[in-house]
Amino acid sequence: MAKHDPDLSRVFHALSDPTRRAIVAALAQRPLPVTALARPTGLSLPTVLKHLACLEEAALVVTEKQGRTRICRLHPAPLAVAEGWLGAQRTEWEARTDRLESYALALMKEART
Amino acid sequence: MAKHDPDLSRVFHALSDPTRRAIVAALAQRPLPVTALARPTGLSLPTVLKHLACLEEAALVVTEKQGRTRICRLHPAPLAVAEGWLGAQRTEWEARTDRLESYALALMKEART
DNA sequence: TAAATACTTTGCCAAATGGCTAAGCATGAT
DNA sequence: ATCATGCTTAGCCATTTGGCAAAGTATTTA
Repeated sequence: MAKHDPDLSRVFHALSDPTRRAIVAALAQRPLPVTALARPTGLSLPTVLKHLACLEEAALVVTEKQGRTRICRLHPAPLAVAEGWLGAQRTEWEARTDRLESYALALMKEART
Repeated sequence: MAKHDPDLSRVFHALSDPTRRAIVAALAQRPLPVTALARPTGLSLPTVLKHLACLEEAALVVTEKQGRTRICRLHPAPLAVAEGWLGAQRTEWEARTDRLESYALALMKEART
């Protein structure tokens, strides 16, 4: 039952923090260097770097050093994976409610005879 | 920028643990009492109850006491909210790559004249 | 009424998380 | 060569997390 899926765990964990979600949202618009990401958060640079490391471990962000600045880009594939998992659960749930509904309809039809 | 969205934080955090995802997946099939959820995890009951509390705080699960057993059901709305957030980020990212592509195409066309 | 079942509460623990400051290193500008 | 910029590393701290065992409460069931 409990298939340990380290990827999903890392992605969901990365997205569970508002600072990291803000970083993802910013990088969805355009690549940015670390300092530009840090400024609007009001957090210290080392703190933001830790958040970035967390996002990189989840493969949500890739970075590349250019001279003395590090450019960060969004890597959207894990977003799609997470989205797929969520959709699958919703689909399962909806399939069950559909089965319940048709069962209820069948009962009503039978009661009418 | 960093709109602290406690709902999303709680939902993503709840889903960041494999045990809790397994619980969600099980409840997507059908409602279950606590012990039935605990059995396949191999974890102690108090531990599973803590996971359930976490899922309830995220509004992913609702429970109802029937006699001495507590029935747990999936509440799929937060799944849809999380899915929506993920989709929005992907959409933003795709919009940007589309803009880049048409810009590149325009450059190529101009170069040809 | 007594025993089994199904949680529930309490208290404990090690490890991870999210934050900081201070000090270091590498590169671009003067 | 010097200085400012932009990251990096190292260490510290309080809180949270995920796990457990033990003991309690509330409902069946016998």
